Amino acid sequence: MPVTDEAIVRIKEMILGGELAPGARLPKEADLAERLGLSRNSLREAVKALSLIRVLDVRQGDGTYVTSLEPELLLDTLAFVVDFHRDDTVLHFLEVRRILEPGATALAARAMPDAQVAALGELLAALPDDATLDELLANDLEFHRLIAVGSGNPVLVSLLDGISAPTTRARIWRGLTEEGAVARTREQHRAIHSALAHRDAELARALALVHVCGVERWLRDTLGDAGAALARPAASDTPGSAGT
Amino acid sequence: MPVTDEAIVRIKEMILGGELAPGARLPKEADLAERLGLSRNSLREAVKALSLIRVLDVRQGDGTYVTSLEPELLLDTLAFVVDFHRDDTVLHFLEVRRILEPGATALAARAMPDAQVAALGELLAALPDDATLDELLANDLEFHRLIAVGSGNPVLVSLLDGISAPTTRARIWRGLTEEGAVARTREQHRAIHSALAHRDAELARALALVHVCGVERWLRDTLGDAGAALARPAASDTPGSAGT
DNA sequence: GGCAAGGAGTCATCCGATGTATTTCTCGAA
DNA sequence: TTCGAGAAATACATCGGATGACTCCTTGCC
Repeated sequence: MPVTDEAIVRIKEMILGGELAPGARLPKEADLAERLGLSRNSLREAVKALSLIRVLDVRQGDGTYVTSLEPELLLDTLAFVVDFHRDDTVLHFLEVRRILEPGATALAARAMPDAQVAALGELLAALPDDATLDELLANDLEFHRLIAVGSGNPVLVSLLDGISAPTTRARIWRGLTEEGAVARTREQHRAIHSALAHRDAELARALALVHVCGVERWLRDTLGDAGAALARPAASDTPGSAGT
Repeated sequence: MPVTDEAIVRIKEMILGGELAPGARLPKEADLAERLGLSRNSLREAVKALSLIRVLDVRQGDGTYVTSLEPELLLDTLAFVVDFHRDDTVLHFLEVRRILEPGATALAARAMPDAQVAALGELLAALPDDATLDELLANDLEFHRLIAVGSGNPVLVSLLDGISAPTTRARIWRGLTEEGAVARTREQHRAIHSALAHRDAELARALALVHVCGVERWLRDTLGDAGAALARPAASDTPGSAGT
């Protein structure tokens, strides 16, 4: 194993072993390099890699620190990785969102504090009727993010945030090509908020499913058979799935 | 922005822009460094970072290549990141799994090819009655992974694989401390397999939920009130949740 | 045709030097 | 005493070059 990879493992172990607590400062490059038995250059490669995934935070002129390691930090990494996936996997991400979003919404119906539910309503009300596409997108993302936060589960927030990025582009297309989509989306948002306000978890779950499926259906139709086939290649030999 | 970070962005753009297709080979370090206008050392830091998240694949003596960028590669990265989270967030991961696992199982009930369902049954049958804890764990992980694969959604496979890692440890504890857990788990596995074989999606979904909740309930009880409070901090000001 | 030695190409690692940002300390003015 | 400018210390940022190790391909022998 290359010394750099070993350094990554060593640093990871130092963190998991408690030697380096979240927020702790690492020894300076020269010292840590000597301790791990490699050169500064190689150590820097390891630190850079751990820095990209938000495990370490390097500050020039100051020092290198362990981040808080909170689940929210998982977000940026996931989003970064997801960015690399091609458009032909959007349906797979959407399918996962179709599972997560209703679950998160149902949790929010039970756990979301009243103040946050109110804030959610204000967010919807703040959107002007003649909003631009960018405003619509931003409002939509924030709406779903608030619901995820309302679930009280930071891991859920991070995952949904991460996998929502690819579907965002899909929604951009939708806004550009389908006239009634904007009004329908706003209506669905209001309905979800209402269900949350009434603490109706089952209704909220169903509405969220309908909401996500709207995008999915549209996208599936748009991509055509090729897209549908891509969405579930493993099922190619399943009886009955070929008749589409 | 540091030159290294800029190099990461540039390389990312080269990939997203199609200049570097999946599997493509990058120019050699010296050339690429010159082209991006930085030193080899700095470039190597960027490459190392992208290598850690499985975007690039560096082979000594050969060259540096773009990986296939398939969703499966998201797996390793997610698992690596998840490793850094403390035990006090296990319940959050478990809660997400409680959402994803039933969804994946329901999908598998419809999409899983017959051959894979059969293989799933053989996996369960292959587990000896006097299996060691390690064997139980491996069999359990493989069981759930096969179901995820059966869903036909590689993104789902990766996510479930990634978030299952932390709960694995929890199941280890369970196996060590609770006598009846092993037999119960095997029984539940058989029931899930049966539901899949009968293509009963709703039953499969319910059984998966029961299965995951078994672990969750046990873990929640074990961790005690402290753990329960940690599981949903955002709800601390929700009426009724303070009565502990 | 098979195989092993040799050479070219490429990454791995190190060293030492210099540039730059941040923090801290010093010291004089108000 | 308080405060701010500037110097000093500290730590990361970046560079160029040198050497080693590994892979792959060519070449020539058997």
